[in-house]
Amino acid sequence: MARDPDQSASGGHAEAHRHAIDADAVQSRARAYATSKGIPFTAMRQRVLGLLAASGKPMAAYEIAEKLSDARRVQAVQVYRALEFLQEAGCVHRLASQSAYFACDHLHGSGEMVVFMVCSQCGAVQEAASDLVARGLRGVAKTTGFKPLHPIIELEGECADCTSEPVG
Amino acid sequence: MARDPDQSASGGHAEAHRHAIDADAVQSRARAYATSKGIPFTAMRQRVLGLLAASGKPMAAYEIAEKLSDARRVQAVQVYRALEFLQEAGCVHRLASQSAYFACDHLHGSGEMVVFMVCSQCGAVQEAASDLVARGLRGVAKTTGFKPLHPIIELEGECADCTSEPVG
DNA sequence: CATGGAATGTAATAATATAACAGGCGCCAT
DNA sequence: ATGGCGCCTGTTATATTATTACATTCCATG
Repeated sequence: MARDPDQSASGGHAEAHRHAIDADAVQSRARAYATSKGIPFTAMRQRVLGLLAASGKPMAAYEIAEKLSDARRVQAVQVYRALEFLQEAGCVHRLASQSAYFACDHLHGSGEMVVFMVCSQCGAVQEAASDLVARGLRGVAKTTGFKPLHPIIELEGECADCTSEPVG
Repeated sequence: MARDPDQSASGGHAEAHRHAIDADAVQSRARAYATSKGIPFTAMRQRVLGLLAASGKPMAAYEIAEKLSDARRVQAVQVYRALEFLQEAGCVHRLASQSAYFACDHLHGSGEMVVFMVCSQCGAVQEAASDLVARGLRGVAKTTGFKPLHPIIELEGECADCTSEPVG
């Protein structure tokens, strides 16, 4: 699949926002995780991760299955299995607000609290770790005696590109 | 939900996890919203809100439909329609991490960033607004030029009661 | 009373996710 | 090498969550 952002001058800017990630890096990370666990980085896992990395945007599981299907149809359940592995490996995250999955080419420390900023216009996702946010969250948790195990922090909104170049 | 942090963490918590909310208050708020919009606070809307308020915990839409069904079966779509109204009214929130809905008996300022703390054990939800979190989030957004419109901040973990009294 | 907008009731379907199970492939201990 | 064991795959089925479509009913208002 063409990874070229469609730069066509005037019309859609939507495809210009592809922040294709470093596919090699993320594949390496997945491979390393697999090795460390003594489990295989199988063809299906590579295909799913490769597609997500190339896309650079969140994709629904069924959309992934669709794109990976050729003569043989790839069933959603196979995609979910691959995604499970990839999420454990820290190479893919799930966006709860969209029920969609995207590749992430950098490692997160355990216990780190990462903010996902999802553009409603173009769908692009940016990640940022904020110490202030983390401290704030641990603070509110502490005052109520709550023990946070899995934070979900997603901002839906408009990215810089889409703000400056409104749709229409 | 957001009860005052309970100082006496030591008591029996048997049914103590039901943080039933102030049903009257939340119904009043819904009614006021309806009036302000010139739309009716219909029986179905009252029934859905009443059930959620009484439950004090997140419920799935189909679970609500189930509980509301008597001689006449309440269909999920009717519940979704009521939930749509109730969310607009600010009386019900959706938990993205659970695809579940819960009643909230206090008003949130617009632009406020509320943290939902969801206990994996007992399902109870506590809400807390944190200025530190809000500043942190606005900070990371600003550095990337992102304009946050709808924040989703959910902490999955263990509430104080369940931490002190593990399931058994 | 007529009428138009909103809510309801009902059926169908889309979209997301998991369960269950037979078979294959690789590893490695015997 | 070979037989067993664990993991992965392929396939079917089903559960769960959510929306679309449309005819009907309700009701405020002209």
